[in-house]
Amino acid sequence: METINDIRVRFAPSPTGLLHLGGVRTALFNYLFAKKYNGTFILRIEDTDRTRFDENSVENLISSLCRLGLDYDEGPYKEGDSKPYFQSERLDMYHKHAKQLIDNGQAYYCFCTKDELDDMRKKQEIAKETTKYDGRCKNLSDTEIQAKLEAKIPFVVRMKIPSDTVFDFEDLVRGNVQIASDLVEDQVILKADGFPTYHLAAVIDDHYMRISHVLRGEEWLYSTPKHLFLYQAFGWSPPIWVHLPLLLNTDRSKLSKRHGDFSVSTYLDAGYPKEAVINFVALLGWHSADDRELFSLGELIQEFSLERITKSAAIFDITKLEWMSGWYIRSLPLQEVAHKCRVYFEKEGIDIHDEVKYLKVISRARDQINKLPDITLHAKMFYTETPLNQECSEIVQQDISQKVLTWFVKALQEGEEPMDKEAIQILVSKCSAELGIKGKALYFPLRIALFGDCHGPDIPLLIDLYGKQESLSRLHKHIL
RNA sequence: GACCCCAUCGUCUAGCGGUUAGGACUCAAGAUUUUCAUUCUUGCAACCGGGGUUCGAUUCCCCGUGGGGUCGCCA
Repeated sequence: METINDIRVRFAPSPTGLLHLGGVRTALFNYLFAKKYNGTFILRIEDTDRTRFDENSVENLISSLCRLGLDYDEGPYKEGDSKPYFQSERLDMYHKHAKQLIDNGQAYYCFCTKDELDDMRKKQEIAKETTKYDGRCKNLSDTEIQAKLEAKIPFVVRMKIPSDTVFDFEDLVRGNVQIASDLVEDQVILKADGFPTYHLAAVIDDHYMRISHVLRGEEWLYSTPKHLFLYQAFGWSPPIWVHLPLLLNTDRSKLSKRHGDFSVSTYLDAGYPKEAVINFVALLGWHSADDRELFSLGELIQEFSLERITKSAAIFDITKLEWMSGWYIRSLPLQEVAHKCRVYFEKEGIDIHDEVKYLKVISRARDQINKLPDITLHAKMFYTETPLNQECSEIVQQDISQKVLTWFVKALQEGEEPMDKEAIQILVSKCSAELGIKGKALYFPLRIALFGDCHGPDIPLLIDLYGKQESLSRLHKHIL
């Protein structure tokens, strides 16, 4: 494992909803980068918006990461030298730093009301100007400020962005980025309810948590000057910026909960293996140097590099996830898949205590599914005999079919045990030769009797799977 | 609207001046000498448009077009 000096990254979601695929991608890239360089992956909960806070989503965030196997090194409910990891528990620190900025003249009190601000923006829009706080509270006198504070007029604190400068920074994905300070507004850093905004909290936390690289969604790119301003104001050195391209809906809009349910837990619950979800998400905005696309988490850690992150946004299209999911179901160890499928059989009340048979069933049925829960759809006929449809019923009643069935029952009874697939195949050939029947006329009646359908596994597999007794019993039932 | 970013098959993408523009998913056909599924093979399918620069542009530059992001006391 390589080591560049002390890589520390964080995934810092706000608990306002379920963890969605975009968030997983951000978390995954942070995780991969940290693990590749033997660094630290931190989870921080940005719960500074009390109006949108949702208790369940904290639980969902953590459990989703856990289910995906993206374990964090520091974070909620874990020890770490930069705790606490909930921003709501770090308010003192934010207040202290906001005060420092005010004292240094780099931030100021603002007493504007929501109505005033709305009005201001409306006028700017009409005048076709960029909507931006006009700084009307920037130059209040000390006495004015004191009076308003004493009168308990609600206030916020805004950063005092200098005019006529250019914020210039390097982004590992975007390259050199320059943004004129005139475009950056005096962003609120402390809200009227005493909570910090993202900008203040994230900068302070990233600093004290010694974050070396900030990997976050591209929607943050234009906030970066505000963060840079804060770093400068505090005299801190900023982290290395890595803004990830956005994930889009099929209609090219930004991936969001409004456009359907993209929460990982939903996909996991639906039975897409975590390996598939991770592999698939990794390929959204990142690609290895060669043509390889199938990677385990460990292999991703090996191969991942920031340099190969794409610039353009990616559309999330479930088709490839479906395929990849099927691929993993077929490629994961049989025992593991069998184990994961157990619950679905139990739900349907199917008795799978015969382990040898169960593994054979899974081995065949896994070929036909892309999602775990679909397994029973393709497996229950191995356990229960379902009524035949019209077509099959007619086929099995034909004289020629009856001849095959009768011959086979006799041969099977007389056959020596144990009968492996090869022996059964020989029996099938013998049947064909002796009766002069071949092709569908031979296979369909047998398969219908054994499996309940003319389409399905080949005969040796079927008989091997059931064993002699059950095979005989099934065949018998269709002899008139 | 203002500012900025992005642009290769339908989708995810490789490509970093000279390639028959490659891979994967999807779709189609064929093979695996019964079917279904798996697997394998083959095929269909792309450089947004226009100008430059250059001996030569998918690649570099400009303009246009399209898409996206930002413009909150949300993150």
